[in-house]
Amino acid sequence: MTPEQLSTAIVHALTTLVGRGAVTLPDGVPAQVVVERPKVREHGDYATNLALQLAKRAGVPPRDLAGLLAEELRSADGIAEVEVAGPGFLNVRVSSGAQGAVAAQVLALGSAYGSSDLFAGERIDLEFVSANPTGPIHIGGTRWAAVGDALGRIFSFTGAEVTREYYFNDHGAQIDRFARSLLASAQGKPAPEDGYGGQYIVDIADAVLDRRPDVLDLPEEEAQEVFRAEGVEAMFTEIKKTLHDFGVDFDVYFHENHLHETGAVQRAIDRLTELGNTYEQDGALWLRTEQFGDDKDRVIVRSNGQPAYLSGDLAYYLDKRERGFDRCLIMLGADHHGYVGRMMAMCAAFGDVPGTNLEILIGQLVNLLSDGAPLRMSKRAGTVITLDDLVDAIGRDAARYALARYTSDSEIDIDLDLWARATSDNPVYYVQYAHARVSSILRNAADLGLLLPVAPHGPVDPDETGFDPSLLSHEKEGELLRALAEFPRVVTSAAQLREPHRVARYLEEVAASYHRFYDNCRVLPMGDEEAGDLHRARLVLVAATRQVIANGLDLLGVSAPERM
RNA sequence: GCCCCCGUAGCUCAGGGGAUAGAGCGCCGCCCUCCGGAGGCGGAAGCGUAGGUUCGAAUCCUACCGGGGGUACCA
Repeated sequence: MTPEQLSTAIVHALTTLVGRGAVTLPDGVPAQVVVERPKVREHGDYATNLALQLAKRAGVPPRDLAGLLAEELRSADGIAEVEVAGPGFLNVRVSSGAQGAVAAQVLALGSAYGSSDLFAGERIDLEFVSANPTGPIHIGGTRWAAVGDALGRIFSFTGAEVTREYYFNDHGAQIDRFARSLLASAQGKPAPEDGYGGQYIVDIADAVLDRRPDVLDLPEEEAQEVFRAEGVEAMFTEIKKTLHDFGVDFDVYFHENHLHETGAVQRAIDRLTELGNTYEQDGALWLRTEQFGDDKDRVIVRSNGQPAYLSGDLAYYLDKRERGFDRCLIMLGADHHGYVGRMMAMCAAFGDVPGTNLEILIGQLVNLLSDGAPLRMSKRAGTVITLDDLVDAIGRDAARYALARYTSDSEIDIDLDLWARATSDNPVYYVQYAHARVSSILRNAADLGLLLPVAPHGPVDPDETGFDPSLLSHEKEGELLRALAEFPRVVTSAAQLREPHRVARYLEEVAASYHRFYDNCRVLPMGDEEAGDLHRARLVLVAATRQVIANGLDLLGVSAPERM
């Protein structure tokens, strides 16, 4: 019995009571009841506060209502025990047969276990990383590469149609600075005061010189243009490769330049003007963002006739909406949070609903520690830690896991020494080790000729398979089963809250629960012992655990090794 | 000044109103005659402060205190 099934049973019990007239609910019976796993063992396998919540509306004291529900629920299938506790909690114990059946359900669903149709029919656009093509992907972009991709996987798993987009800012002043930096490097001069430094600048400049040996003979302006075009192209290629190696592939790489060249920017501005949301002042064109909640109005066309940066975002947003995305999510670093107000106002100015059609997630900064001390970074000096550096230091799995394991709302410290270690202090190893350990048992079982009593894929008929779920009655088996049963809820809450870290934390809990089970319950026959039903039942539980860990790691884009 | 994020165990962090606040590391003490000890068991140790809402607050609201970030006709 899963929490969802228990929830359904409780709703059913309540419905029966209402139907009998034993309880009167003016607002009707709730469709969903929250079932939680109590922290204290004595409070049962599952508990619900339903009676506490409905008491006032029903005009019945909470404990009386709980009593009625308990009586009704006791006769439901798979319920072993129901008791009223405290102010009106309902503590439920599930029969071991019903609980053990969860393992078979997991295997029946296989890699689909945990998936849902929560977001079925929704087209969601995820924009993340979008690092400027003036340098490699830095650590902030890397955080979103890991978290954004995981979020994309989670949305897909919950039924959404996901498009990953990378917005490529190949237009404007920063690109000029980039080009000047390349030119300076090629001329053997130091990086300009407002420019970019670092080995990658030298490498790209050299590469451009290889392709265009004549470039330094050109007039300064033409040379800079060559460095701009070639340099951006080279940077773009490198960024794509880096991301691909990281396991992140975007469906759309959107070029800002495209918006300017096709007149999309002008169309967006015209649209806002038609809606009466722009005005001219001091020779510039302003967007009335203040009336949509921003701190003040914003310039979208400067007095020199050049479009302001925001105008590209207007056009880009409009473009996404015209491509049919009802939900556009943008993930930004904390240094851009000041941008949220105007973006939301812009969304509203188009007549859309901020927070629904446009959602902006802000990821706080990441600090990297080595030998217990923070790494100092400087863009100009080129001592920036890049995505590639991080992967070199701790590996791809550790990098993705380390970044996806924490809520994006808070600043985090990543201790490179810790995450590079192949020991249990390292959470990703802890989880992967559990998977390897599980896989090992399954291999040994196969060597013993012990086949799983259930089909690895497809529906399971307990009568035919010989799997007796009621044999999984050990306390540690129950804990593990209940942990496995949580997975679908963890996935849906991760999707709804846009918080992939919940999946990682959950996997750590499953791994811990598995280790405790393993320590207490012998799975395979010992010595010459003959395999019995209990061995087979436990093997099903082990296989189910493997499946859940594999499914969860996949959502994070982290590998699930069978050996390590 | 204003805006956003964060203050939970010595450290790094979980805890989307619920009954005795968790995990890892570190510290103290234990557990390998067979499935991977990269594991498990026990112990000491904590919600920044003050109010408020609620039957019930680490969680929601307000103020304050600390830390980080942001506040351009730059991109």
